Formats: sequence, structure tokens, C-alpha cells
Amino acid sequence: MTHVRLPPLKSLLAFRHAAKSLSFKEASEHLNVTQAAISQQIKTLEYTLDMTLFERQTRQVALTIEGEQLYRYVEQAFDLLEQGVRTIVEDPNPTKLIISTLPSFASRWLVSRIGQFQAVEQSLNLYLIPGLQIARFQDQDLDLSIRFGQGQYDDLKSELLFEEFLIPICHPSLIDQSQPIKPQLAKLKIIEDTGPDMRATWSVLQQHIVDDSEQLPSYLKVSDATILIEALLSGQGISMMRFSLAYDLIKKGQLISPLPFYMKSTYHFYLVAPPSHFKYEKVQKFRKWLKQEVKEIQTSWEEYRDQTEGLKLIDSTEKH
Amino acid sequence: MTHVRLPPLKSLLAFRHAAKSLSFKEASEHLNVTQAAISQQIKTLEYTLDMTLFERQTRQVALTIEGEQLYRYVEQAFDLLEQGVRTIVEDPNPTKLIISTLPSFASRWLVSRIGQFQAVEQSLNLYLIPGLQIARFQDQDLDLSIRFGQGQYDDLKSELLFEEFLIPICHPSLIDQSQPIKPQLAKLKIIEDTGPDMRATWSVLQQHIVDDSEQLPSYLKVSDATILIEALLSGQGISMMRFSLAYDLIKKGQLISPLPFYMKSTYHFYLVAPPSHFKYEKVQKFRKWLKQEVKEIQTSWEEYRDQTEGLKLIDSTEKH
DNA sequence: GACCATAGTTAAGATAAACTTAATTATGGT
DNA sequence: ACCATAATTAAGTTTATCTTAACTATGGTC
Repeated sequence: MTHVRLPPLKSLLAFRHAAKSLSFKEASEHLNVTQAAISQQIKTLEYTLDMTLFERQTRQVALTIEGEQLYRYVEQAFDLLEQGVRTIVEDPNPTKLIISTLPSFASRWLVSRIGQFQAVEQSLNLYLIPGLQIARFQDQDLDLSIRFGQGQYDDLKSELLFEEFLIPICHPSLIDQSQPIKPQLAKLKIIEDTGPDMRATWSVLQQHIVDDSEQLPSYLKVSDATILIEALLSGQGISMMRFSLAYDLIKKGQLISPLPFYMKSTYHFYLVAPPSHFKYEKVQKFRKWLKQEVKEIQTSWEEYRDQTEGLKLIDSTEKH
Repeated sequence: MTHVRLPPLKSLLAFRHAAKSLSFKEASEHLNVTQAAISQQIKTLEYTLDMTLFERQTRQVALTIEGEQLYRYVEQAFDLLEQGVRTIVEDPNPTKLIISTLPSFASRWLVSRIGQFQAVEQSLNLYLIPGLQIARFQDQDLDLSIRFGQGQYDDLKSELLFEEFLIPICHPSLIDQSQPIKPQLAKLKIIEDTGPDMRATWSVLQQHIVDDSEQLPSYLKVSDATILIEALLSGQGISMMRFSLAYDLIKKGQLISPLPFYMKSTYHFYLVAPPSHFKYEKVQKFRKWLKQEVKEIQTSWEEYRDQTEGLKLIDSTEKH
């Protein structure tokens, strides 16, 4: 089919409104211009198409057959343009907030606090999608993701929630504080979280609990922090753990950190979404609330760091 | 749903082409502008929407999630605009010519000649739709109508094909030319065509064949000229007839005009169609051919008028 | 590793499109 | 007959859009 040259687009827009209301005056009001402008736009459109689109009657206009025909398409077309703009600019579902995050973060931290947010935002329905996989915004109805990573997600905007630190951790019953620590640790199993963020930490931990010459400790590997916590709580061994997951359990006395060192995590928690999602009112509200809540972790960390005697930072620069 | 203000339309068009080719350069070539123009249009679109639509990589661009999303709509929308323009500007079916006309004109005049046209335009398929009703261009697939009327069809363009005249007519066997005509006519039935164009003629015909004081002639009413011709050919009476239908039959000696008068028809044959249809090449060709063919009627009329002794024009000014 | 070619960006000025104003036409309603 | 309303038109102004030209960044080539 041969190519058709489109008439001036503004004249089509003027036509759309004029045809809709069958009045140049009304069209001009919709478009915030004078009716002379509409009259001229229609004229140029008719001239371009070499065709009469409006039958000029006195004080009113009517569509010709061709005008009628054209209008069907033009109306649809501009509706589509408006819809298209709407879908990227507007929140498609202002009453529904869908958040994906890690199961461990969801169960150990978020769900216990999110009730407060829901209480304040009663008209907002919250949906949590826990998942280890990185949820894709294209494929599903998803507003926001709380991701643990390095903050680089192409096409997505990400905002750091808090800095993560890693500390050694185990059940308090495994350590007799009145005795030297190191020999006790050497007997413990290392529970290894196989997550990529922890990769560099196990050798560091191992160095702290065994001498190089000695026999290597045994390992228990787990893939999810939720399972790791269960293992630790039941006293199965020692591990490195994200402070954000540990601090609450330490406060309650359920776990302790037997060694005074910490590492900077290469992974941190980020709020992640397509840039447009950050403009949604519901997302802004949640973000504000979440950052407020997250301060607790930060504060706890600062307290922990300041109050733990002899705490040292161990650098985990790993070469690839 | 709230109202969305559309971004500048040209920027959306630029976006359409840029997104289609993922190249501002190509887009600029499609739109016959420089690529700087595209760059600026995309910039204004992004600024208007407050959103990044293209990821600028080196020497190439890629759509962001939002750009991808927007593009789906924009492409569709402009396709619709193009389609809309096409449907009113372009011939939707250049190989098919659909003509509606009166059954009498079709069978008595057009079909016998149309073969010549078809022979010349072999790639064009002709469709004739005979019908007494006025075919509506909105409702059906119809290119052109040959209508018998007064040339006023709102929203449609009409072009006079030829002037129509009405003459008295009957079978030659009913008249003995060697005897006085009038007494012979008085005995004939009047076959009345009930068409609106003929309304004023019957009283005129009656006046010519009977004296006022005498008994009125009997009438046979028919609604279609095809039936009228059958009735006349079988010698059932006298009638008034459109010259365009009669002249061929007179030439062949199948009918004669027994009285030397004629009337101007208030109805004539017109080529009728929406103005846009007259731009179609197939319509132009057919029109040219038809006007050529129709000259024969005109010429025949002039010959008839000049060669018929004592032929008088009777005015049929009818009051409504 | 230097250099060229390519695609996109930016600023300034030129051109074209679109709009306003104001006068004008046409006609339905009072 | 007169007024009010809606559309048209011409002229001049404003705004949008485009071109030009200089610049940036980087992949490919020798």
C-alpha cells in the first residue's frame, strides 16, 4: 500500500474536537485558543486533504461523509495517544501497592512493621510478593521492589535504603563467655549462606575461628537467610549474617556475635522501580514511611558499633 | 479518569519514528528533517512527560521501559491516523468499480455498452447494482451512482450526464399513418409510469389524445420503465417516455412517437458520488467513457428534434 | 594507539506554523 | 428590524520548529 503523508497534526487535533462537538467554538474552548484558530486549522486540513470535511450551515457545522469517516479514525487515534501517555504518567491503580522483596526481608523485618503503614493508609491495599528471583516490571503488575544488590538495574531507578554490614553470629548457648572464645569456635560448624553477596566472607570467618595449620571446619550450606536463621536459632553452628537481620535477634538475646569484627557488605538494600513509579503518590508515601522505619536499623548499627569493645572492620577485597 | 494533556504532537510523531527504527538519524530521514530536529523533539517530549524515553548509548539509542510502553500506543495511534486519511483520500479498491443505477437504464442502455469499457479496462472488475432505491454510499461498498433526479443530493457531488426529454410513444401497429391520428389515439389506453418525474405529463398527454368533453381514457399504471417498455412493445397503449430510453427503439422501428410534441423532463441523469470518489482513477476513466457514450443520446435527440416536422415544446409547469 | 567515521547533543539564528485581534458575513431568534 | 451568535478572513505577532555548525563520545581501522 502506498505511503500516505499525514496532514498537520494540530489540524487533526482541531478536527477531532470540532467533529466531536460539531462546533468550532466549543472546540476552541477545549483547546484554549480562539475559534478563529480552529477555523483556520480546519481550513488547512481541508486544503491538505483537498476535501470538504464540514458542511458549513449557519451558526453551526456538520460533518460531510468524508468528515464522518475521518472522524472515526481520528477520535480513536487521539484516544490512544492519551491512553499511552496516561499509562506511563499516571498510576494505573492508585489503591493497590504491589511490592516484591526477598522472603527473608519480608518475613523477618517488613511484615511485622507494615501493619502500621496499612493502618495509616487504609484505602491502600498492600500486596507483598516475596521472591528470590528479581521480579520483572515488564512482565507483571508490580509497583516497587525492595532489592538486595548493588544498585545497578538497567532502566530502573534505585535508591539506597541503608548500608548493610556483616557480622559473625551464633547461638548464645554455644559460647561460654568465661572461657577463651577461640577454641570453642573452632569446634563449631560454619553455616554458609550461598548468596553471592556473602561469597567473600567465609574465608574471613574461617580465618578467625581456626588456625591455618589446623583442620578445616565443616560447612552446612543454605541458600536462604530464613533457613539460616532457623539453623542458627537451633544452635547448629556459626555464620556471617547481615546486620539488618541480626540486630533484632541480638537485642532479644536469641543470638550473639561471638567475635568483635564486621565487614562491609558489597550488597545493600535498594528501593527499585521504573523511574515513573517513583512519581506515584502511593509509592512516595510508602517510600517516606519505609525510610523512616529503616532508620532503626541504622541507629541500631551505630549503637552496636560504638558499644562493642574492640570491634574491627575487616576488608573483604576479593579479586575476581 | 482525569484528563491528560497531550504533549506536542510533532514530538510524538518524531518519537514514533525514532522508536520504530531505534535511530534518530533514520527517523530524521523518514520525516525529511535533520537529526538535530529529532533530537530536540525527543528532548521536548521527554521534558513534557518528565520522563526518559530513550537510553542514550553510544551511536545508538534504546527504549526505556516507559518508552517501550508509550511506543505501543503511539504506533497504533499514528497508524490509525494514516488509515483514516487513506480511507477518505485513497481508492480502497482500485480494481473494482461498483455502480448503482436504475434497472431500466442499466438493462436498456448501460449493459449493452459497458462491454466496450470493460474491454479497454481489463484489469477493472465492474459491478452493476440496479435498484429503484437510492443507494446509500455510507451503507455499502459503492463507488458511483447514475441517478435520475434533480441533481441535489446533500453531501454528494453530482454531475449532469445529459438533458432528458419526454415524448409520447406507442407501438407502430396501433396507428394507421394514412388516417387522421387523433381519433385513433382516443381509443388507446394510457400506460402511466408512476415515477415522480412523470407526474406532470399525463394530463398533458391526455389533453392531446382526447377532447375535454369526451370520456376519459383508461389508464394502466406501471412503476418501472422496464415494464413500461414491455407493455408498449406488446401494443398495450400509449405513454410518455424518456427520450433516452425511446430513441433506440424508434430507430429500430419498434416504437413510434405518434404526436409531434415533447416536454422537458424535470429529472435528468446525473453521475453522483461523494466528492472524494471522483478523484479515483477508475471513476475518472469510467466518467470519461460514459460522457463520450452519452453524447449519442444527445446527438440522437438533436437529430430527432430537427427532423420531426412540427415538433412543439409543451411546458409542464406544475404547481405544488 | 592514533585517527577517522558515525550518531547524538547543543546553542544560535532563521524559517514556518500557529495564534490573536479585529473587522466581516450570515442567519436564527426576539 | 435588530440583536446575538458562530463562522470566516486578513494582517500582524508570537511561538514552535528547523537548520546550521560546532561539539561529544565511541566503535572500527590501520
